[in-house]
Parts: sequence; structure tokens; C-alpha cells
Amino acid sequence: MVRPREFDADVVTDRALDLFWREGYECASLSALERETGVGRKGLYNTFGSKQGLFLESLNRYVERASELVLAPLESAGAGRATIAHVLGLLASQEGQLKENRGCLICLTAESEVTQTEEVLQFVHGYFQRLRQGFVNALGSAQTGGDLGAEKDPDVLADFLVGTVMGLSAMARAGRPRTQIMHYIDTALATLD
Amino acid sequence: MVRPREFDADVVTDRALDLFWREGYECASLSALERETGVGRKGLYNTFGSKQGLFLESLNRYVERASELVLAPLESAGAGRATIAHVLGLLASQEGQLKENRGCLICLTAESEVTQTEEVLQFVHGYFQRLRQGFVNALGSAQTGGDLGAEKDPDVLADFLVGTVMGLSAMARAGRPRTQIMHYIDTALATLD
DNA sequence: CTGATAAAACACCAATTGGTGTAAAAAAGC
DNA sequence: GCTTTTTTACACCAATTGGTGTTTTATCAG
Repeated sequence: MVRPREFDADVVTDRALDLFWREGYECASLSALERETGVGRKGLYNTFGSKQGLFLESLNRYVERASELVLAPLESAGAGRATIAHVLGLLASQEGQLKENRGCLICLTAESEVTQTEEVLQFVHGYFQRLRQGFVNALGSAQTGGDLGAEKDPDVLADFLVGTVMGLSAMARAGRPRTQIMHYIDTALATLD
Repeated sequence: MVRPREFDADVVTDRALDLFWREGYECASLSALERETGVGRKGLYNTFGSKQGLFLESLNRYVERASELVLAPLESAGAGRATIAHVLGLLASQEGQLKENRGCLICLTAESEVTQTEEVLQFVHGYFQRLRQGFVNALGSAQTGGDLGAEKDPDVLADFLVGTVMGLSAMARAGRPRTQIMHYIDTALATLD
């Protein structure tokens, strides 16, 4: 009855995410998005409504992945210092933010001047909220497990770790030397001692 | 013999810097620069050559200021832990990066995808180099003065502090809550204990 | 096979981008 | 006062931006 679309919206979202992540929202022009996704403008607009719509969909995809790899472990009951170390190491891995100097898409978006619509702001805010709560959870577990000094304040440390994630993203994006990034992480983790 | 220009290139640079700092390189369009500086396109191009030229001049101005307030104290012979604490506090002050959520212009530029000309890269690289060396100097002094444990490695900590400056900039730019930023700084400084 | 529906291909849009060419205007030496 | 020099004011440029309207094309229920 109706002509079926020739592309899979899911893989288009993946490719768009890739471009947005590499080049940022505004540098990812519609022409570039067409090229990268293999879908014409009209197709993109029919499916996603607007560039912002496609971006929001990409952000969603990004957070889905981050949920699996980063948020869920931190939020789990078994989280602890090892989880935190694992997460920071993951972010600083060659498959993570260091790959092509990408950094964290949420952090980039939070710093961007262009993408500040209400929806995006809510999105970013929610992510940082979850991240912070994840750290609080992991730190609390560590503390009750005797793995973190009783004099430490999980709320303060969680704020610090959120900042650490942002710093890590900035360093990755800026292409700072790997050793510097490693020193940054190691020292940050040492605050838990 | 020749018609004198009606504007002062120094104050134009200041105003351009202000705009670049607030809005970023590419968001600061020529039309906006005209409006902000009160100088027409042709005047700007006669004096600075190009948008990039004006930007480089603004970066120079920025680093001049940063040299006075941040780099010079760190590089001085009397530098120590108090200097480091002072510098981080300065960056996080309402007159510093938190003002209008500006962050650090060098950090922003380092993270930007657009401004990556050879000249700008050199500029940014040089700044971070100086910043790092400043931290090394202050940490070394602190160590010989008995104010920093002998087991600490100034090089590692200096890398950490460079990352901290970048994280601070990112948090400021992203408009993170003041308390979170304060917790970030306090915890970062505690790594020196 | 036919008709309805939606997707694809394509040209097209106004607005804005960084950058320039041209002509009027202002200052100072002669 | 005239000439020279350079800045100004203003129109103009091609290229690109995000976004649409229109026509053709492919599918499938009937």
C-alpha cells in the first residue's frame, strides 16, 4: 500500500551520531549528514523532523550506550571503587573518548553555545544528574564496605568525579598527550584513598 | 598626509576578545564583530587582515591577561601551594571563568573543531606548556619547602592540575552548579595533602 | 492491472557566512 | 587650495546554511 523506506532509521541514527560526535552539532551540516548517512535531506526530514530532531535521536542513542557501559555499573548494587576506576579507565580508553579525540558528546553539548534548546538542556541536565547519583551510589557502597574512609563525603566526591569526567572529555577533545591524561586519572582516583 | 583611523585597535581587540570569549570563534560572526566593536568590516580587515587575524590578536590579549594573573604567579620563585590554591580560586571566581559561564578561552579553543590552524595549535600548545611548567615550579618549591610530601611527583601532579583547569573551564561553560565546582576544586587541592 | 500512498530525487528557497571592490571623505604636506 | 594617501561607508560577491515544494517512482491492497 505504501512505498517502504529504503533505509533503516536505526543505522541512520548511528551514523548521524558518529558525525555529530566527531564534528559537533553545527559543523555537521545537512550536506555532511546526507553524505554520511546515505539518505537525502527529504528523507531525513520526513523521518526526524529537523536537524535538531536527528540530533536528539543521536543523543538518545549515545546515552543508551553510555547507560550500558557507564551508568548501569555505577548504579548497580555491587558498585564500588573498582567500578569507578573501571569507568574512568573506559572513558580514557582508545575505544572511548580518546578515539579520534572525540571526548564525551554530552560534555561537548553542555559546553556548546548553539545547541541550547530547552529539550537539549533537560537532556544534558538529566545525564549529569544520573552520573552524579551513580557516583554517589558507588561511593556509598564503598564506604559501607570499608573501602572508602568514613571521613570522606560521597556527595563532595561525586561532584568531583563529575568534574573529572568533564575534564577528561576536554583533554581528550583537545588531544592532550596520553600520559597527561593518565596522570590526570590516576591522581583523581587517588583522592579516594 | 593620510587620514587617521577613527578607532583604537587596542580597544577593538578587547571588544573582539570579549565576543570571541562569550560566543566562540565561529558564532562570533563578522556582523556581530562589527556591531560589538563599532568598526566596519573593511576597517577590521584593513587592520587585522582576516577574522583569524583578529582572533589571534584576541588570543594574544587573553594570554597577556592570563600571564599576569595566572602564569606569572605560578612561575615566580615564591610560588607554592597557596599560589596554586589562589589560582584555582581565581579561575572559579565570579570575575573569572564563571562570569557569564565563559570558561577558559584557551581551553575552549583547544576543544574547538573549527579553529585548528597551525598557528592556533601552536598558540594553545604553548599555553598549556607554560601552565604545566608553572605548576611544576610551584609544586617543586612547595616540596623543597616541606609543604608537599616528598613521595609526590610534581610532574604527575602538574599534569593533573592542567586537567583540573580544563575540567574547571568545562564545568563553568556548561553552567554547572557553583557548589559542584567548589567541591571539584576543593577535592583537587586535597590531592596535594 | 489499477489506484492509493508515501518515499525518493531534484531543484529550489531566503538568510547568512567570510570576504572584496568601489567611491566618497578626511587629514596633512606642498 | 590642491594633491596624495588611507580610511571609511556601502554595495556587492560566491558559497553555504537549514529547510521545502514538486514531480517521479516504488510498493501493495483491492
